[in-house]
Amino acid sequence: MRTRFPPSPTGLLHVGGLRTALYSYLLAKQTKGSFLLRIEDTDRAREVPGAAENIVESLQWAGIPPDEGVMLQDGVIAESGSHGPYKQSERLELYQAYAKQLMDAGHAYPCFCTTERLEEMRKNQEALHRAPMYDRHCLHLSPQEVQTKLDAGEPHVVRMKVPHDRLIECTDDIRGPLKFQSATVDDQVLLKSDGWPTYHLAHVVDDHLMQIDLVLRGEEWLSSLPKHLLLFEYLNWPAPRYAHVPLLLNADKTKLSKRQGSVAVQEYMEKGYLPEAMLNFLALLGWNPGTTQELFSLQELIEQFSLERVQKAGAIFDLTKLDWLQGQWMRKLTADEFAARIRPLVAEHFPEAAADKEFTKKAALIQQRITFFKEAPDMMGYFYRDPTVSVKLLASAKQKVTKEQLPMILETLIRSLDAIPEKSWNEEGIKESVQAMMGEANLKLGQLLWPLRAALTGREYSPGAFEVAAMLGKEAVLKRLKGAKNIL
RNA sequence: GGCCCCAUCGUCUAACGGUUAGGACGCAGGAUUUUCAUUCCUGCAAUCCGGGUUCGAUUCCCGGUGGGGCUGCCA
Repeated sequence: MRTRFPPSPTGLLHVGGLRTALYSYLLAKQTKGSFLLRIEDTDRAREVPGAAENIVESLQWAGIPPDEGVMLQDGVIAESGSHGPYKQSERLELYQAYAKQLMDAGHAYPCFCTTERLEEMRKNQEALHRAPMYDRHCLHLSPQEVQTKLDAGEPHVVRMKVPHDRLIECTDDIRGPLKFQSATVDDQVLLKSDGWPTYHLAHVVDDHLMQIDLVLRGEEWLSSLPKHLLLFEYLNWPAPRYAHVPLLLNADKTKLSKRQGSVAVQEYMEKGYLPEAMLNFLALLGWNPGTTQELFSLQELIEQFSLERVQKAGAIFDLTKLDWLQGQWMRKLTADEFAARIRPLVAEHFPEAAADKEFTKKAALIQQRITFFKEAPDMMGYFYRDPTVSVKLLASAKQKVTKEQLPMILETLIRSLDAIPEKSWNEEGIKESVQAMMGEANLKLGQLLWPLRAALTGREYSPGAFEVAAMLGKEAVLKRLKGAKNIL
């Protein structure tokens, strides 16, 4: 199956767009077909420089690059495929030729109405509580009048002629059977006065010529569907299958907008979300597998996705589950992968991390505590620098460690740990030593471990005292304990 | 206003007419634990309303209500 994602380059790729692209990608892949990226740059006024690049890069980041169309080649944006060009601005002659064909067949007509007249007309229609629709003023022009205006070079658009007595039917792959009375469909502009096509014409021409089997797009296009169906009919082309996915919503259930949070894929990229988490999250917003599985790799999505299980109702874009998925995917990384990802970041702050043979082991200690890679340097600082500790941190009401007990506790720790032979300096050996201390000094485990861990890490939260102490080595541990004792 | 779409816990959702309406996130409590996190357990929490069809409606039909989308020479 050939599917496509056709964004217009008017801004950064939107998360809703990414979800639509993902669904299209999954369908293409599960049928061993192709996923195309076409750039719909027919609105020159709204085009944003760099937007096409951002779209391509965002898809690349997400791990769902196109097989055909506009794509990145050696890091540069390019086009590839045998159905091109893939930017609509490079296909203008095509649209103009088909517009002419439609006019010749009587399915479209030139319209010379000015914007002012159209505005006036709509105002009147609204005042009469009628649906604003083109009144066909120019359809009733005589051939001579039309020719005269054309010869005079009068600016005009091309409108499609919609019959008023048709029932247009279609079965949407998500929504099921749909019906529209053609009388309520406007004579849509197909070609603007500058000769560029509108979405409607371009969609029909391109998706036919590019041999697209399934048009997957947002629900906002549902009301334009009859226009597209009619165009396919006029052009004598088989219509593709259609599937209109429900919208992503703000918390107040309006169409997702950037007023209420981040909607650009790039923002999530920059915040440090894993593409795996983002894809997993987006897939589950509107689709469910019919099982209780929650974690899906891209491969699993390809295997299990189906339009039948896509929701009809819009879904509120609520990030709380994304954060949970982020944690899940962080923890699914192998220790080596995880270490490799954070090592450069940590090395920026602590250059010795770059060549640290123990780095992977240290990284493993924070993996189940981290949410974003960028937190790593902060979480690992005490492995490379002596921490600053305070009496306030060393004492703990919860662990029943008072300020007054601190000198005795630290003294005990120093004396006992110092007695551990170098070859027994590991988690187990340290644990045994601390347990022995409990009995001798009549202290609870927490009363020893809290000050130990605090002195070693300088932090309220961290991996466990045994792990950290073993990792740091005897010398560093004793040095830090003595340092802590000195500030009392 | 017109046309179209939609409606289950706070959120994402499951339940081919028969279930104590299930799961996940979040929240609350608990277990494990030296802290935090992880993991595990428990709890709170929903079928928009009204008719109809049926022995029986979350489910099918109709109406209402509510929400949304479109209504551009934007996409």
